[in-house]
Amino acid sequence: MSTARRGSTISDVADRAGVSASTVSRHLHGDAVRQGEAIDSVIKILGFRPSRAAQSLRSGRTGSIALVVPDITNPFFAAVVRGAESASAAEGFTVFLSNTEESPEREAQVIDNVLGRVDGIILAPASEDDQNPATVHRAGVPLVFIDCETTGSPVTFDTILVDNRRGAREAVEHLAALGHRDIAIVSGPLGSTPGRERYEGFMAAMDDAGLPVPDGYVAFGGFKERGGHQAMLRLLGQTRPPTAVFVGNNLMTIGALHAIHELAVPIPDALSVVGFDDHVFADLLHPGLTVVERPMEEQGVIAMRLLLNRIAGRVDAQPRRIVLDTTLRVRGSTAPPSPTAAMNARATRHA
Amino acid sequence: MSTARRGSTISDVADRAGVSASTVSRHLHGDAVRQGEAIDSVIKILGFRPSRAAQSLRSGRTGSIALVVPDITNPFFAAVVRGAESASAAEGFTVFLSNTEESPEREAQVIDNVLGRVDGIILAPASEDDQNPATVHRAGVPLVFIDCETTGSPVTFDTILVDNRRGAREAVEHLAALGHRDIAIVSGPLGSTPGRERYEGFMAAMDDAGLPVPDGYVAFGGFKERGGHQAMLRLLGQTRPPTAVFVGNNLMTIGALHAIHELAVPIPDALSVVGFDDHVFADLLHPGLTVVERPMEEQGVIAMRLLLNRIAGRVDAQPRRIVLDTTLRVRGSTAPPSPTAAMNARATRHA
DNA sequence: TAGCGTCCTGCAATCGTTGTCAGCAACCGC
DNA sequence: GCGGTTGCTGACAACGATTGCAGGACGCTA
Repeated sequence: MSTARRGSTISDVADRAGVSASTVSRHLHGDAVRQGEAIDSVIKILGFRPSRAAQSLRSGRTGSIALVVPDITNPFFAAVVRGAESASAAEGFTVFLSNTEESPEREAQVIDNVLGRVDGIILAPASEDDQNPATVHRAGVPLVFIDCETTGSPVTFDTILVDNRRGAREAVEHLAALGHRDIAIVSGPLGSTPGRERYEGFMAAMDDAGLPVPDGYVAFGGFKERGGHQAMLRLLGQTRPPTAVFVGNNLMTIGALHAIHELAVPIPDALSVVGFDDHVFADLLHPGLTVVERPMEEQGVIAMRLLLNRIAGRVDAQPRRIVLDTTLRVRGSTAPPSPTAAMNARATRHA
Repeated sequence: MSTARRGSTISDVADRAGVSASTVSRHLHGDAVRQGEAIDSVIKILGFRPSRAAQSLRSGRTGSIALVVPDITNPFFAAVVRGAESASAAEGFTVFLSNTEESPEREAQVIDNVLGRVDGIILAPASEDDQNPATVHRAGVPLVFIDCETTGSPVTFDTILVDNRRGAREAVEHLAALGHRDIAIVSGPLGSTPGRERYEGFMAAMDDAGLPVPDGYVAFGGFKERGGHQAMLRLLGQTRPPTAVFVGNNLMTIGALHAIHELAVPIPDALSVVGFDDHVFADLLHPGLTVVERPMEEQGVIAMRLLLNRIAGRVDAQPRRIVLDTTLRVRGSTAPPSPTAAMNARATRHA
């Protein structure tokens, strides 16, 4: 028993058109051929469609790109995908999206599966471990990093990210300027680039502002809604809860808001909130959500361009590292701490 | 000049392990082989990885599934993807996601590109035109519909959807029970199954309730935020604006809420709102959003099961059509019309 | 008419794997 | 000791396309 393929082959077409397979192949690729129309009509009659497998086996090209992201649910990645797709469409490449669920193991599986099916990979790694990128490199497939980097890698790849440290710093400075002194953070995992960098930016800015960060003011969530929810409950459960909080990504912010909602803590009266990444809902909330925003589709576009250049070999060996800027978008969820909250804080501090 | 492949082939491995290529192949597929460990170590040394292209050319299988959706930004589809992925992981299939941007032409491109790279396709069609499904069918690739159907198709496929008409009806009945008589709809395009069915369900329910639907109370958006925004502006621009509105999908609801926000129309005092599809933000809004909700991940799971059964030939030829139920989730965005609004309406009607 | 370039063509050799088939050894039961 | 299993093996022919090469047909110039 053999393959399940129904369709006809290029030689079927050739036979019926009275030419050789080579001629059909060339015609399909746009070369001038005398029997062009005849071939076309036979193709139509037979419903011929070239076997992708055979094509890529022979030519070594596939015409597609894999975009591997940790969480497809995250609107940030959805936007990146849109950008990448639009940038690839022009050159006739198709984008396949794969989800790793933030797990390096799933990422390994996905990459294993994707290698050999695509001409290049855009990867938003789930961790800073460089195992998986190394696999890709060994297979000789061009790779571009997005949003994350890996450490200690012997080779580096083209990378596109944002200035996470500065984004976090801006959030802190904004809150400090409003008069907050008790500022907490809901941080992503330190094993990932955005998690770590935003955490470090937060800490450095707090330090520079002369504000201490007690252990109880640091809570980790897993970049997902649920983690943000739990982290925020922990922060608000403190004997002296913070008057402001910086949340390290959009999904965690949603979870955090749910927690705040449940405990009926008024925003911004009792608590100011700054999220990371803008969201279509951010200004529908009441009050609107202050966020650190960053280019999203643009990252996808740039990543794809870098990758296509690599694939075409149009680029010098030197890998590039592109860092984009963040912007603070102030809405109603941040305000000066209320007098009572401030007094509370002072009292406790002097106790 | 030939292919860019760096890696080694199965015969390289065979040579260095002192066996034949067949033996290596068998070992890779789990058959008992005497030199197993030797082969393994050679594979490791050479970094051998079988060529997917050659494998699928030879075996006619690819081990992957395409999931083709009109809009990856829509959280509904993100959830479907998650469901499908989890259902496929068990059987060792990988899912590729492709975006058609609600355009039948892009859909045709995507399908063209995907055919021959996957063992099966789950398709949420962008329109009810059956051109693209027919292409898939002609190629002999199993296909499962999700969320939509196509009309007039000579063959039917396994299909999984929700009872859109009943969902819309429940929304109308809820609003009518609250006392609303002036109910408008922001509808998706009638060329798509969910757009059409929700529209029809709305109309039928209004008719049954004896409520007229003037032309001005029907506004179409393109299933996207922008369309919902514009449609809602149109509705609210009426001389006698509706006291309640049913919005036919989640992204349009976001746009509609933005419009309502801009015009500073109070919800639910001046306008009750029912959306379609629940959303993580729905209960963070103030007031919370009343929605028609439906199973999401579950649809992905079921679709994938149906497809895998087809692929394995484990199923009778008869295609199945599975219809899931919707549920009305009432939150604060719906309330009885305010006395003034009601009076207004009565006055106008008797004028 | 010979000589040369251009254009188009078919042949045949791949690309890397899998599956069929025959073959060889070892082992079983009688 | 002999036929009949097993258990493993290698040779070889696909799978369906692409592509280097050689060559035929044709037109042009000298």
